Amino acid sequence: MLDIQFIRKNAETVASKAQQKGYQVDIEQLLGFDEERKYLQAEVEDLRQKRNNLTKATKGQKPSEEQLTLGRQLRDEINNKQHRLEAVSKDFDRLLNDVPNIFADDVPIGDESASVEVTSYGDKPRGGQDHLDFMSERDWVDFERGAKVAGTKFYFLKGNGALLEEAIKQYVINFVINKGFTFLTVPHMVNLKTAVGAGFSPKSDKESNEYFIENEDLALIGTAEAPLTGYHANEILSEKQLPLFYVGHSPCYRREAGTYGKHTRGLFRVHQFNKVEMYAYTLPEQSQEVHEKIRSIEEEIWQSLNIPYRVINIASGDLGAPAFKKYDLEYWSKSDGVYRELTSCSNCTDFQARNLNIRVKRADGRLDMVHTLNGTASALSRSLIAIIEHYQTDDGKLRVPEVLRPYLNNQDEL
RNA sequence: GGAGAGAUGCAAGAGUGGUUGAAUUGGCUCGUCUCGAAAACGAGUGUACGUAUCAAAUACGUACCGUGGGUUCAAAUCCCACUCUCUCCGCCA
Repeated sequence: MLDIQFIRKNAETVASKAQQKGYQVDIEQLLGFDEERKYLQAEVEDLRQKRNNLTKATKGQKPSEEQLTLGRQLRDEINNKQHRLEAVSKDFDRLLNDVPNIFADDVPIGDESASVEVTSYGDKPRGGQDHLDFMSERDWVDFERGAKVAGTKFYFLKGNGALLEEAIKQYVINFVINKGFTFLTVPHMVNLKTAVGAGFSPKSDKESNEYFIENEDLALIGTAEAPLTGYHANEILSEKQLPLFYVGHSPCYRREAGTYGKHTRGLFRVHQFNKVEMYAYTLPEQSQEVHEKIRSIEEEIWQSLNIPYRVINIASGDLGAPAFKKYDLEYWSKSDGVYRELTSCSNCTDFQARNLNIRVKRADGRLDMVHTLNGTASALSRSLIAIIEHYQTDDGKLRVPEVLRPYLNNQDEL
């Protein structure tokens, strides 16, 4: 969430940025609730002060009948006002939580089509076999049996398909560790407070991409970003510790309901995939620099695998609620002749941190919200697609990218 | 899943209804002493919101002793539910 004090001072900016993100929020109504809440709170506090004074006056001795009567009167008044305060606070919180993060000045304004290419790498070759055909022919992937045991868009990776995924995973984890990130495995479920705090839709939201566990306060994670955000919840970090760099590996579970019209062939959009995710906690003044660093690590990874790509600066209308700025790295699909999303990195500034109360104590003793950032190192299923499209040989083999060979018994072909 | 014990500030740990935001010890910060350090001594050491006041510093008020509710004129303290931790039993990779 945003800081209410920030909203009070920048109401117009917040309202217009929310609109440009495509969110419907009534800032005026929010500020109205804010005023009412403050007024009621002052009244309640005033009554409590009276009650406390009365209590102090009675000290060790038994209160008089008059004091008891006054006390009862105060109790009832406090309860009464308190209930009204709670009702208003609830409305206030609901609206406040609906306000999305503002976005950076250099974010293009508009819908998806307004996103701007920042840089690109490699040529745009065409041809070769589609990843699903290539993998199915070699029995590297089995969607039919995936459907048999779970449902549509579930799959088994098999033999070299599974081994190749494992190799990419190992390579990428090591790559990121060498950049100074600490490797973590994470809980594959999080409680709703964590899920919502990280910016994932609440259970009540029918559009939610999350799987919820029946009768439990738990959701399957859609990304390791959720547990990595919650990792430092309710903590006060020291200035010296920051920035903190984590890399998590986990399966990602997504309902993907209503994704009609989106590219869903093969492994591109599935209900479960593995992902290596970078995550950073930074001082406020560091986050933009760290965002560029995370983006450059993503670029280095895909350059080292020699996959052609472009990086786009995502337009306002396509940013999620928590994101201040987001880059997507899109690989060039050799078989389809289009760019498709491969990784994504976002600077969420203090939006997630405020939800989960993650602060830093500065050298002068003041407290600030930290900034949080996330970036995909490798979504394994999509990484498989990119590599299979670009490393097919004319005689129907898969040439193993050089950097992956140490993780595949030094084979040069599969 | 069953039985029991517990959750208090940075940490350990006291506190079983009323000057308790909270004893004590340790840690940490600052100061005195010292050529310097140690020791000793002295002082300080939470967060949120609101008001004074536009901001900071400060002062005052309110809230916070796992979470949520309840009893009471008054709750860290009594009652209920939940969460988590530990021990034992069962089950289990």
